[in-house]
Amino acid sequence: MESETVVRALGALAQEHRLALFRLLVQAGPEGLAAGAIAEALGVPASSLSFHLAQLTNAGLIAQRRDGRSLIYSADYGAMTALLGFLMENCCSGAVCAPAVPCDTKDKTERTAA
Amino acid sequence: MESETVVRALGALAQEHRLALFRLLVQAGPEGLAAGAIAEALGVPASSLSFHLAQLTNAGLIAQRRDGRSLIYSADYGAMTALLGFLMENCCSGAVCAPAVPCDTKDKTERTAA
DNA sequence: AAATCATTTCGATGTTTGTCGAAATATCTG
DNA sequence: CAGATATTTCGACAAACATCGAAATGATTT
Repeated sequence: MESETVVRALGALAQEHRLALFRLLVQAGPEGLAAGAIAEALGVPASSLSFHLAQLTNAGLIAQRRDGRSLIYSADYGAMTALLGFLMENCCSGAVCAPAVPCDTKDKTERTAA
Repeated sequence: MESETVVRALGALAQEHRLALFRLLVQAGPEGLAAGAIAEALGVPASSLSFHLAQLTNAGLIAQRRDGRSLIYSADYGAMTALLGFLMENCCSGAVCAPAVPCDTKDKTERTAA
């Protein structure tokens, strides 16, 4: 992962509304959520939300697809995995930073590769 | 970890110079590096660097200590661990985002807790 | 095609960031 | 204390960011 990509991804997440937005999409799963639903959930005016959605999209963290007149946004898990991978590899002293992530995760098979 | 703290940490890392700076400090280890050495390594004028050091310090990602007339900066691994922990817990769909971090790390004892 | 619904784009505006030289502060040395 | 060294603070300025209503675009329904 290029460091410029990392900077953009970090920048996209470095904002209250957008962090909440991304968390919401992650929670929503691959199905995603319509822009309107997100706006309501976050209590942000439509035009403001649109700006933030664009930032996240531009950073490659979320994907957009159309369903009827709604635009559905969903988190790009691959991008997030790549970002975390970069941080753990480059911004940690070996295993020192690795948080308490249990290694006995049941299904380690499914892993949306970057 | 409060989401506001996360936003500040992400914002601090979301800049080419600062990301490079933090990586440099991580690589340097607990010993840290003097501001002057960092400025030279990054090729950034002293006053600009000072600004970036302040941002990272403010975000709690690095620590400062004085040694003679030099100010030594070092990475705060605990903060980074906390940040990664937050991201993995809140911005990932369970284990989906967990990057390929080998579970057979020799010394899983030493872990600078947040 | 007209009305309607969902969302984005466009202005305008205030705030924050990034940059860097010059001046100020802190520490050591003689 | 005077001089040298290491770093920060100040001031000024351009660029990017965040916000939000109003207008424009895209898609559906009748």
